[in-house]
Amino acid sequence: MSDSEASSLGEIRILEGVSSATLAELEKACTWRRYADHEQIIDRQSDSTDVFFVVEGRVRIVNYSLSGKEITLEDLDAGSHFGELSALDGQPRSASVMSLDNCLIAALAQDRFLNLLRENADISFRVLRALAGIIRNSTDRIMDLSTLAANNRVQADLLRQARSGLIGENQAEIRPIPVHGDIASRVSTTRETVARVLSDLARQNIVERKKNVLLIKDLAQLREMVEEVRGE
Amino acid sequence: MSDSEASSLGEIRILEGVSSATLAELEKACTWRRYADHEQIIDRQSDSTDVFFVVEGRVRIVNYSLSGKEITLEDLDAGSHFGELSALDGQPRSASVMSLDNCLIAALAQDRFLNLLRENADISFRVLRALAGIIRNSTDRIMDLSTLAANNRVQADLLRQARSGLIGENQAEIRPIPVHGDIASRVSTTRETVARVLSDLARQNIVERKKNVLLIKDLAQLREMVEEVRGE
DNA sequence: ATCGGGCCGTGAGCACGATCACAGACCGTT
DNA sequence: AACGGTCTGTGATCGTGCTCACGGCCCGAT
Repeated sequence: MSDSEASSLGEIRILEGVSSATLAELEKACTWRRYADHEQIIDRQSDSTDVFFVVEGRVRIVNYSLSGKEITLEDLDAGSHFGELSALDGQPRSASVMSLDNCLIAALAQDRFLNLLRENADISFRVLRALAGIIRNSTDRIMDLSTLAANNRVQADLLRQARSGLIGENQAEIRPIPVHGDIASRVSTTRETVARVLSDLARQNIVERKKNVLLIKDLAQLREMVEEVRGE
Repeated sequence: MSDSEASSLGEIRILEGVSSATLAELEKACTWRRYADHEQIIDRQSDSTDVFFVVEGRVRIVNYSLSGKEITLEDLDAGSHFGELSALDGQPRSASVMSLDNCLIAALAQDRFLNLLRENADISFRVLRALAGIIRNSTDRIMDLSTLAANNRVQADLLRQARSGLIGENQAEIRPIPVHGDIASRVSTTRETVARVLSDLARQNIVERKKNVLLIKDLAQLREMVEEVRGE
Protein backbone atom coordinates (compact mmCIF):
# COMPACT_ATOMS: atom_id res chain seq x y z
CA MET A 1 0.00 0.00 0.00
CA SER A 2 2.94 2.32 0.39
CA ASP A 3 4.45 3.57 -2.85
CA SER A 4 2.12 2.68 -5.69
CA GLU A 5 1.36 5.98 -7.39
CA ALA A 6 -2.35 5.65 -6.71
CA SER A 7 -1.82 5.47 -2.98
CA SER A 8 0.49 8.42 -2.69
CA LEU A 9 0.25 11.96 -1.42
CA GLY A 10 0.33 13.41 -4.92
CA GLU A 11 -3.39 14.02 -4.96
CA ILE A 12 -3.54 15.87 -1.67
CA ARG A 13 -4.59 19.40 -2.49
CA ILE A 14 -2.54 21.31 0.05
CA LEU A 15 0.57 19.50 -1.16
CA GLU A 16 0.10 20.44 -4.79
CA GLY A 17 3.31 21.48 -6.51
CA VAL A 18 5.61 19.94 -3.93
CA SER A 19 8.71 18.43 -5.51
CA SER A 20 8.49 14.69 -5.95
CA ALA A 21 11.56 14.31 -3.76
CA THR A 22 9.96 15.94 -0.73
CA LEU A 23 6.74 14.15 -1.53
CA ALA A 24 8.51 10.81 -1.38
CA GLU A 25 10.13 11.83 1.84
CA LEU A 26 6.79 12.81 3.33
CA GLU A 27 5.27 9.53 2.23
CA LYS A 28 7.93 7.72 4.18
CA ALA A 29 7.42 9.91 7.20
CA CYS A 30 3.69 9.20 7.34
CA THR A 31 2.01 6.43 9.20
CA TRP A 32 -0.34 4.73 6.80
CA ARG A 33 -3.49 3.02 7.74
CA ARG A 34 -6.62 1.65 6.18
CA TYR A 35 -10.01 2.09 7.81
CA ALA A 36 -13.26 0.27 7.09
CA ASP A 37 -16.71 1.86 7.08
CA HIS A 38 -17.64 3.91 10.10
CA GLU A 39 -14.46 3.49 12.00
CA GLN A 40 -13.35 6.19 14.38
CA ILE A 41 -10.20 7.95 13.15
CA ILE A 42 -9.98 10.82 15.62
CA ASP A 43 -11.70 10.97 18.95
CA ARG A 44 -12.77 14.38 20.15
CA GLN A 45 -10.81 15.62 23.15
CA SER A 46 -7.98 13.24 22.55
CA ASP A 47 -4.64 14.96 22.55
CA SER A 48 -2.93 13.62 19.50
CA THR A 49 -1.57 16.31 17.19
CA ASP A 50 -0.99 14.55 13.88
CA VAL A 51 -2.25 15.88 10.59
CA PHE A 52 -4.12 13.43 8.37
CA PHE A 53 -4.42 13.11 4.62
CA VAL A 54 -7.36 11.40 2.96
CA VAL A 55 -5.70 9.40 0.19
CA GLU A 56 -8.66 7.18 -0.64
CA GLY A 57 -12.25 7.22 0.47
CA ARG A 58 -14.37 9.74 2.30
CA VAL A 59 -14.39 10.94 5.84
CA ARG A 60 -16.84 12.77 8.11
CA ILE A 61 -16.04 15.44 10.68
CA VAL A 62 -18.64 14.99 13.34
CA ASN A 63 -19.48 15.79 16.91
CA TYR A 64 -21.79 14.17 19.41
CA SER A 65 -23.88 15.63 22.15
CA LEU A 66 -23.86 13.67 25.39
CA SER A 67 -27.17 12.09 24.44
CA GLY A 68 -25.55 10.71 21.31
CA LYS A 69 -27.15 13.13 18.88
CA GLU A 70 -24.80 13.45 15.97
CA ILE A 71 -23.90 16.82 14.43
CA THR A 72 -22.10 16.59 11.11
CA LEU A 73 -19.67 19.43 10.55
CA GLU A 74 -18.30 18.45 7.17
CA ASP A 75 -17.68 15.56 4.80
CA LEU A 76 -14.29 15.35 3.13
CA ASP A 77 -13.30 13.73 -0.15
CA ALA A 78 -10.05 12.08 -1.11
CA GLY A 79 -7.41 14.76 -1.55
CA SER A 80 -8.42 16.56 1.64
CA HIS A 81 -6.61 16.83 4.91
CA PHE A 82 -7.80 17.18 8.50
CA GLY A 83 -6.46 17.53 12.00
CA GLU A 84 -4.58 20.79 11.27
CA LEU A 85 -6.15 22.64 14.17
CA SER A 86 -4.52 20.59 16.88
CA ALA A 87 -1.28 20.50 14.93
CA LEU A 88 -1.29 24.28 14.75
CA ASP A 89 -2.25 25.18 18.29
CA GLY A 90 -1.59 22.07 20.32
CA GLN A 91 -5.09 22.06 21.78
CA PRO A 92 -7.18 18.88 22.05
CA ARG A 93 -9.16 17.74 19.04
CA SER A 94 -12.20 19.92 18.43
CA ALA A 95 -14.23 17.20 16.76
CA SER A 96 -14.30 13.51 15.97
CA VAL A 97 -13.61 12.06 12.55
CA MET A 98 -14.90 8.82 11.14
CA SER A 99 -14.54 6.99 7.84
CA LEU A 100 -17.56 6.81 5.55
CA ASP A 101 -15.90 4.36 3.23
CA ASN A 102 -13.05 2.03 3.03
CA CYS A 103 -10.37 4.70 3.49
CA LEU A 104 -6.66 4.98 3.15
CA ILE A 105 -5.33 7.61 5.54
CA ALA A 106 -1.81 8.95 6.00
CA ALA A 107 -0.85 10.59 9.29
CA LEU A 108 1.99 13.08 9.58
CA ALA A 109 3.49 14.08 12.92
CA GLN A 110 2.99 17.62 14.12
CA ASP A 111 6.61 18.72 13.97
CA ARG A 112 7.05 17.45 10.42
CA PHE A 113 3.95 19.33 9.42
CA LEU A 114 5.04 22.54 11.08
CA ASN A 115 8.46 22.32 9.46
CA LEU A 116 6.80 21.85 6.14
CA LEU A 117 4.79 25.02 6.68
CA ARG A 118 7.81 26.97 7.82
CA GLU A 119 9.87 25.96 4.82
CA ASN A 120 7.26 26.12 2.16
CA ALA A 121 5.29 29.33 1.86
CA ASP A 122 3.08 27.86 -0.84
CA ILE A 123 1.82 25.10 1.38
CA SER A 124 1.35 27.58 4.17
CA PHE A 125 -0.75 29.68 1.87
CA ARG A 126 -2.88 26.76 0.79
CA VAL A 127 -3.54 25.83 4.37
CA LEU A 128 -4.51 29.43 5.07
CA ARG A 129 -6.97 29.36 2.21
CA ALA A 130 -8.36 26.05 3.34
CA LEU A 131 -8.96 27.42 6.84
CA ALA A 132 -10.56 30.53 5.37
CA GLY A 133 -12.94 28.28 3.47
CA ILE A 134 -13.86 26.40 6.62
CA ILE A 135 -14.59 29.66 8.39
CA ARG A 136 -16.81 30.84 5.56
CA ASN A 137 -18.78 27.60 5.72
CA SER A 138 -19.09 27.83 9.47
CA THR A 139 -20.41 31.36 9.50
CA ASP A 140 -22.90 30.46 6.79
CA ARG A 141 -24.06 27.63 8.93
CA ILE A 142 -24.33 29.85 11.99
CA MET A 143 -26.43 32.26 9.94
CA ASP A 144 -28.65 29.43 8.76
CA LEU A 145 -29.15 28.13 12.27
CA SER A 146 -29.91 31.64 13.49
CA THR A 147 -32.26 32.85 10.80
CA LEU A 148 -33.88 29.86 9.15
CA ALA A 149 -36.54 27.55 10.49
CA ALA A 150 -35.81 23.83 10.49
CA ASN A 151 -37.74 23.03 7.34
CA ASN A 152 -36.06 25.85 5.44
CA ARG A 153 -32.69 24.55 6.51
CA VAL A 154 -33.56 21.22 4.96
CA GLN A 155 -34.54 22.95 1.74
CA ALA A 156 -31.30 24.93 1.80
CA ASP A 157 -29.35 21.71 2.18
CA LEU A 158 -31.07 20.25 -0.87
CA LEU A 159 -30.10 23.33 -2.83
CA ARG A 160 -26.50 22.95 -1.75
CA GLN A 161 -26.41 19.31 -2.80
CA ALA A 162 -28.12 20.11 -6.07
CA ARG A 163 -25.24 22.33 -7.15
CA SER A 164 -23.12 19.33 -8.04
CA GLY A 165 -25.79 17.61 -10.09
CA LEU A 166 -27.35 20.29 -12.25
CA ILE A 167 -29.41 19.25 -15.28
CA GLY A 168 -30.08 22.30 -17.35
CA GLU A 169 -31.20 25.51 -15.73
CA ASN A 170 -33.93 24.51 -13.38
CA GLN A 171 -33.41 20.88 -12.49
CA ALA A 172 -30.87 18.76 -10.70
CA GLU A 173 -30.38 15.23 -9.54
CA ILE A 174 -28.87 14.17 -6.29
CA ARG A 175 -27.39 10.71 -6.21
CA PRO A 176 -27.26 8.57 -4.38
CA ILE A 177 -30.49 9.46 -2.63
CA PRO A 178 -29.45 11.07 0.61
CA VAL A 179 -30.32 9.30 3.82
CA HIS A 180 -32.73 11.44 5.83
CA GLY A 181 -30.78 11.02 9.00
CA ASP A 182 -27.67 12.40 7.32
CA ILE A 183 -29.43 15.52 6.18
CA ALA A 184 -30.88 15.93 9.64
CA SER A 185 -27.44 15.70 11.17
CA ARG A 186 -26.07 18.33 8.82
CA VAL A 187 -28.79 20.89 9.42
CA SER A 188 -29.46 20.10 13.05
CA THR A 189 -32.96 18.79 12.99
CA THR A 190 -34.60 15.39 13.21
CA ARG A 191 -35.01 12.62 10.73
CA GLU A 192 -38.79 13.01 10.95
CA THR A 193 -38.70 16.66 10.01
CA VAL A 194 -36.58 15.87 6.98
CA ALA A 195 -39.06 13.21 5.90
CA ARG A 196 -41.98 15.62 6.28
CA VAL A 197 -40.27 18.36 4.29
CA LEU A 198 -39.45 15.92 1.51
CA SER A 199 -43.02 14.65 1.45
CA ASP A 200 -44.35 18.18 1.23
CA LEU A 201 -41.96 19.02 -1.61
CA ALA A 202 -42.97 15.87 -3.47
CA ARG A 203 -46.64 16.76 -3.03
CA GLN A 204 -45.94 20.18 -4.52
CA ASN A 205 -44.13 18.56 -7.44
CA ILE A 206 -40.83 20.20 -6.58
CA VAL A 207 -38.87 17.01 -5.96
CA GLU A 208 -39.41 13.42 -6.93
CA ARG A 209 -37.93 10.33 -5.41
CA LYS A 210 -36.85 8.02 -8.22
CA LYS A 211 -35.17 4.68 -8.06
CA ASN A 212 -31.61 5.75 -7.23
CA VAL A 213 -31.87 9.48 -7.62
CA LEU A 214 -33.59 12.32 -5.90
CA LEU A 215 -34.77 14.52 -8.74
CA ILE A 216 -35.29 18.21 -8.11
CA LYS A 217 -37.78 19.39 -10.64
CA ASP A 218 -38.03 23.07 -9.85
CA LEU A 219 -34.90 24.62 -8.41
CA ALA A 220 -36.24 28.14 -8.81
CA GLN A 221 -39.25 27.52 -6.65
CA LEU A 222 -37.21 25.70 -4.05
CA ARG A 223 -34.81 28.62 -3.93
CA GLU A 224 -37.71 30.97 -3.53
CA MET A 225 -39.06 29.03 -0.56
CA VAL A 226 -35.76 29.47 1.24
CA GLU A 227 -35.12 33.07 0.24
CA GLU A 228 -38.53 34.35 1.12
CA VAL A 229 -37.97 33.41 4.73
CA ARG A 230 -34.28 34.13 5.05
CA GLY A 231 -34.66 37.14 7.25
CA GLU A 232 -38.38 37.66 7.57
CA MET B 1 -2.14 59.99 14.64
CA SER B 2 0.56 58.41 12.52
CA ASP B 3 3.78 57.69 14.34
CA SER B 4 3.26 58.26 18.04
CA GLU B 5 4.20 54.97 19.66
CA ALA B 6 0.70 54.56 21.13
CA SER B 7 -0.98 54.64 17.74
CA SER B 8 1.34 52.24 16.01
CA LEU B 9 1.13 48.68 14.86
CA GLY B 10 3.41 47.47 17.64
CA GLU B 11 0.52 46.13 19.66
CA ILE B 12 -1.04 44.08 16.89
CA ARG B 13 -0.74 40.49 17.94
CA ILE B 14 -0.09 38.87 14.59
CA LEU B 15 2.75 41.33 13.99
CA GLU B 16 4.53 40.52 17.23
CA GLY B 17 8.29 40.25 16.84
CA VAL B 18 8.44 42.05 13.52
CA SER B 19 11.53 44.25 13.21
CA SER B 20 10.86 47.90 13.93
CA ALA B 21 12.06 48.73 10.44
CA THR B 22 9.43 46.64 8.69
CA LEU B 23 6.90 47.80 11.24
CA ALA B 24 7.58 51.42 10.33
CA GLU B 25 7.33 50.54 6.70
CA LEU B 26 4.00 48.83 7.24
CA GLU B 27 2.71 51.79 9.18
CA LYS B 28 3.44 54.00 6.20
CA ALA B 29 1.81 51.55 3.83
CA CYS B 30 -1.42 51.50 5.80
CA THR B 31 -4.36 53.77 5.34
CA TRP B 32 -5.30 55.12 8.73
CA ARG B 33 -8.72 56.10 9.78
CA ARG B 34 -10.67 56.92 12.89
CA TYR B 35 -14.24 55.73 13.36
CA ALA B 36 -16.85 56.92 15.83
CA ASP B 37 -19.33 54.68 17.64
CA HIS B 38 -21.33 52.29 15.52
CA GLU B 39 -19.87 53.23 12.21
CA GLN B 40 -19.73 50.65 9.45
CA ILE B 41 -16.15 49.63 8.64
CA ILE B 42 -16.77 46.72 6.30
CA ASP B 43 -19.95 46.01 4.47
CA ARG B 44 -20.80 42.40 3.82
CA GLN B 45 -20.60 41.40 0.16
CA SER B 46 -18.43 44.36 -0.75
CA ASP B 47 -15.38 43.31 -2.67
CA SER B 48 -12.56 45.14 -0.97
CA THR B 49 -9.68 42.93 0.04
CA ASP B 50 -7.75 44.96 2.60
CA VAL B 51 -6.71 43.60 5.95
CA PHE B 52 -7.50 45.77 8.97
CA PHE B 53 -5.76 46.25 12.29
CA VAL B 54 -7.58 47.43 15.39
CA VAL B 55 -5.12 49.89 16.92
CA GLU B 56 -7.51 51.54 19.36
CA GLY B 57 -11.02 50.72 20.41
CA ARG B 58 -13.24 47.71 19.88
CA VAL B 59 -14.96 46.32 16.86
CA ARG B 60 -17.82 43.91 16.20
CA ILE B 61 -18.05 41.30 13.46
CA VAL B 62 -21.71 41.07 12.70
CA ASN B 63 -24.20 39.90 10.12
CA TYR B 64 -27.76 40.86 9.41
CA SER B 65 -30.67 38.86 8.19
CA LEU B 66 -32.83 40.59 5.61
CA SER B 67 -35.31 41.52 8.30
CA GLY B 68 -32.57 43.39 10.09
CA LYS B 69 -32.04 40.85 12.83
CA GLU B 70 -28.46 41.18 13.96
CA ILE B 71 -26.22 38.16 14.54
CA THR B 72 -22.99 38.94 16.36
CA LEU B 73 -20.15 36.69 15.31
CA GLU B 74 -17.37 38.11 17.45
CA ASP B 75 -16.15 41.22 19.26
CA LEU B 76 -12.52 42.19 18.80
CA ASP B 77 -10.22 44.18 21.10
CA ALA B 78 -7.41 46.49 20.21
CA GLY B 79 -4.48 44.41 18.97
CA SER B 80 -6.68 42.26 16.76
CA HIS B 81 -6.96 42.15 13.02
CA PHE B 82 -9.81 41.36 10.67
CA GLY B 83 -10.56 41.08 6.99
CA GLU B 84 -8.00 38.32 6.37
CA LEU B 85 -10.48 36.01 4.70
CA SER B 86 -11.04 38.18 1.65
CA ALA B 87 -7.37 39.02 1.52
CA LEU B 88 -6.52 35.34 1.45
CA ASP B 89 -9.06 34.04 -1.02
CA GLY B 90 -10.24 37.11 -2.90
CA GLN B 91 -13.90 36.33 -2.20
CA PRO B 92 -16.38 39.00 -1.09
CA ARG B 93 -16.58 39.90 2.58
CA SER B 94 -18.26 37.22 4.62
CA ALA B 95 -19.55 39.58 7.29
CA SER B 96 -19.92 43.22 8.22
CA VAL B 97 -17.77 44.98 10.77
CA MET B 98 -18.70 47.99 12.86
CA SER B 99 -16.98 50.05 15.52
CA LEU B 100 -18.20 49.75 19.09
CA ASP B 101 -16.07 52.63 20.28
CA ASN B 102 -14.11 55.46 19.01
CA CYS B 103 -11.64 53.36 16.99
CA LEU B 104 -8.39 53.83 15.21
CA ILE B 105 -8.09 51.40 12.34
CA ALA B 106 -5.21 50.75 9.95
CA ALA B 107 -5.90 49.15 6.58
CA LEU B 108 -3.27 47.24 4.62
CA ALA B 109 -3.68 46.37 0.96
CA GLN B 110 -4.03 42.71 0.03
CA ASP B 111 -0.77 42.38 -1.91
CA ARG B 112 1.26 43.92 0.89
CA PHE B 113 -0.34 41.53 3.31
CA LEU B 114 0.28 38.50 1.13
CA ASN B 115 3.90 39.49 0.62
CA LEU B 116 4.27 39.81 4.33
CA LEU B 117 2.99 36.29 4.79
CA ARG B 118 5.21 34.92 2.07
CA GLU B 119 8.33 36.50 3.51
CA ASN B 120 7.68 35.98 7.15
CA ALA B 121 6.87 32.48 8.29
CA ASP B 122 6.28 33.64 11.86
CA ILE B 123 3.48 35.95 10.85
CA SER B 124 2.05 33.27 8.62
CA PHE B 125 2.04 30.93 11.56
CA ARG B 126 0.32 33.44 13.82
CA VAL B 127 -2.37 34.00 11.25
CA LEU B 128 -2.82 30.24 10.97
CA ARG B 129 -3.26 30.00 14.73
CA ALA B 130 -5.68 32.90 14.73
CA LEU B 131 -7.81 31.22 12.06
CA ALA B 132 -7.68 27.96 13.98
CA GLY B 133 -9.03 29.80 17.00
CA ILE B 134 -11.87 31.27 14.99
CA ILE B 135 -12.78 27.81 13.71
CA ARG B 136 -12.81 26.39 17.23
CA ASN B 137 -15.14 29.16 18.38
CA SER B 138 -17.40 28.66 15.40
CA THR B 139 -17.75 24.95 15.89
CA ASP B 140 -18.49 25.49 19.57
CA ARG B 141 -21.18 27.90 18.58
CA ILE B 142 -22.63 25.48 16.06
CA MET B 143 -22.72 22.84 18.76
CA ASP B 144 -24.45 25.23 21.15
CA LEU B 145 -27.04 26.18 18.56
CA SER B 146 -27.63 22.53 17.75
CA THR B 147 -27.82 21.04 21.21
CA LEU B 148 -28.81 23.74 23.68
CA ALA B 149 -32.18 25.37 24.14
CA ALA B 150 -32.35 29.15 23.95
CA ASN B 151 -32.37 29.73 27.69
CA ASN B 152 -29.39 27.46 28.19
CA ARG B 153 -27.49 29.34 25.53
CA VAL B 154 -28.05 32.52 27.49
CA GLN B 155 -26.73 30.85 30.61
CA ALA B 156 -23.73 29.56 28.67
CA ASP B 157 -23.01 33.09 27.48
CA LEU B 158 -23.06 34.37 31.05
CA LEU B 159 -20.55 31.68 31.99
CA ARG B 160 -18.28 32.72 29.15
CA GLN B 161 -18.39 36.35 30.17
CA ALA B 162 -17.85 35.44 33.79
CA ARG B 163 -14.46 33.95 33.00
CA SER B 164 -12.87 37.36 32.76
CA GLY B 165 -14.29 38.65 36.04
CA LEU B 166 -13.82 35.87 38.56
CA ILE B 167 -14.08 36.66 42.27
CA GLY B 168 -12.87 33.67 44.21
CA GLU B 169 -13.97 30.22 43.27
CA ASN B 170 -17.68 30.48 42.84
CA GLN B 171 -18.49 34.07 42.01
CA ALA B 172 -17.84 36.54 39.25
CA GLU B 173 -18.81 40.00 38.22
CA ILE B 174 -19.56 41.14 34.73
CA ARG B 175 -19.12 44.80 34.05
CA PRO B 176 -20.47 46.81 32.57
CA ILE B 177 -23.86 45.16 32.82
CA PRO B 178 -24.43 43.57 29.46
CA VAL B 179 -27.25 44.91 27.34
CA HIS B 180 -29.85 42.20 26.86
CA GLY B 181 -30.08 42.78 23.15
CA ASP B 182 -26.35 42.19 22.80
CA ILE B 183 -26.52 38.85 24.54
CA ALA B 184 -29.50 37.93 22.40
CA SER B 185 -27.56 38.77 19.26
CA ARG B 186 -24.63 36.61 20.34
CA VAL B 187 -26.64 33.52 21.18
CA SER B 188 -29.33 33.93 18.55
CA THR B 189 -32.43 34.48 20.59
CA THR B 190 -34.60 37.46 21.48
CA ARG B 191 -34.16 40.26 23.95
CA GLU B 192 -37.27 39.07 25.79
CA THR B 193 -35.91 35.57 26.31
CA VAL B 194 -32.70 37.00 27.75
CA ALA B 195 -34.71 39.15 30.14
CA ARG B 196 -36.76 36.19 31.28
CA VAL B 197 -33.72 34.00 31.87
CA LEU B 198 -32.06 36.73 33.88
CA SER B 199 -35.19 37.25 35.93
CA ASP B 200 -35.41 33.56 36.67
CA LEU B 201 -31.76 33.42 37.69
CA ALA B 202 -32.23 36.41 39.96
CA ARG B 203 -35.27 34.77 41.56
CA GLN B 204 -33.17 31.67 42.24
CA ASN B 205 -30.45 33.82 43.78
CA ILE B 206 -27.91 32.83 41.19
CA VAL B 207 -27.31 36.29 39.76
CA GLU B 208 -27.95 39.78 41.06
CA ARG B 209 -28.20 42.99 39.15
CA LYS B 210 -26.27 45.64 41.05
CA LYS B 211 -25.68 49.25 40.17
CA ASN B 212 -23.02 48.86 37.48
CA VAL B 213 -22.26 45.20 37.74
CA LEU B 214 -23.99 41.96 37.09
CA LEU B 215 -22.96 39.75 39.98
CA ILE B 216 -22.96 36.01 39.53
CA LYS B 217 -23.37 34.51 42.95
CA ASP B 218 -23.24 30.81 42.21
CA LEU B 219 -21.15 29.84 39.21
CA ALA B 220 -21.30 26.14 40.08
CA GLN B 221 -25.04 26.01 39.96
CA LEU B 222 -25.17 28.01 36.77
CA ARG B 223 -22.69 25.65 35.19
CA GLU B 224 -24.78 22.73 36.30
CA MET B 225 -27.89 24.16 34.68
CA VAL B 226 -26.09 24.26 31.34
CA GLU B 227 -24.28 20.94 31.61
CA GLU B 228 -27.27 18.93 32.66
CA VAL B 229 -28.98 19.76 29.39
CA ARG B 230 -26.01 19.75 27.06
CA GLY B 231 -26.92 16.65 25.19
CA GLU B 232 -29.99 15.33 26.96
C1' DA C 1 -39.02 69.78 35.98
C1' DT C 2 -40.40 67.71 31.83
C1' DC C 3 -39.75 65.36 27.87
C1' DG C 4 -38.07 61.54 24.92
C1' DG C 5 -35.30 57.59 23.72
C1' DG C 6 -33.28 53.46 24.98
C1' DC C 7 -33.60 49.74 27.89
C1' DC C 8 -36.10 46.33 30.85
C1' DG C 9 -39.85 43.26 32.57
C1' DT C 10 -43.70 40.44 31.87
C1' DG C 11 -48.27 38.66 30.23
C1' DA C 12 -51.03 36.17 26.43
C1' DG C 13 -51.25 33.65 22.35
C1' DC C 14 -49.63 30.69 19.03
C1' DA C 15 -46.85 27.98 15.82
C1' DC C 16 -43.10 25.20 14.96
C1' DG C 17 -40.83 21.23 15.51
C1' DA C 18 -39.02 17.62 18.93
C1' DT C 19 -40.60 13.44 20.66
C1' DC C 20 -42.94 9.07 20.87
C1' DA C 21 -45.04 5.40 18.54
C1' DC C 22 -46.10 2.47 14.75
C1' DA C 23 -46.62 0.49 10.20
C1' DG C 24 -44.78 -0.24 5.95
C1' DA C 25 -40.91 -0.40 2.38
C1' DC C 26 -36.63 -2.02 0.89
C1' DC C 27 -32.60 -5.05 0.67
C1' DG C 28 -29.16 -8.39 1.51
C1' DT C 29 -28.64 -12.98 3.83
C1' DT C 30 -29.14 -17.64 4.66
C1' DA D 1 -39.29 -17.53 1.02
C1' DA D 2 -38.81 -16.10 5.39
C1' DC D 3 -36.03 -13.12 8.34
C1' DG D 4 -33.62 -9.02 10.35
C1' DG D 5 -31.79 -4.76 9.73
C1' DT D 6 -32.07 -0.16 8.25
C1' DC D 7 -34.64 3.41 6.37
C1' DT D 8 -39.08 5.88 5.47
C1' DG D 9 -43.71 8.03 6.20
C1' DT D 10 -47.11 9.96 9.17
C1' DG D 11 -50.24 10.78 13.15
C1' DA D 12 -50.79 12.72 18.01
C1' DT D 13 -49.04 15.32 21.64
C1' DC D 14 -46.94 19.01 23.94
C1' DG D 15 -43.37 22.30 25.43
C1' DT D 16 -40.33 26.00 24.16
C1' DG D 17 -39.65 30.29 22.82
C1' DC D 18 -40.97 33.86 19.28
C1' DT D 19 -44.10 37.54 18.59
C1' DC D 20 -46.90 41.30 19.89
C1' DA D 21 -48.20 44.55 23.21
C1' DC D 22 -47.73 47.51 26.84
C1' DG D 23 -46.11 49.91 31.09
C1' DG D 24 -42.21 51.21 33.88
C1' DC D 25 -37.45 52.79 34.57
C1' DC D 26 -33.32 55.39 33.89
C1' DC D 27 -30.82 59.20 32.23
C1' DG D 28 -29.38 62.86 29.39
C1' DA D 29 -31.02 66.92 26.93
C1' DT D 30 -33.49 71.22 26.90
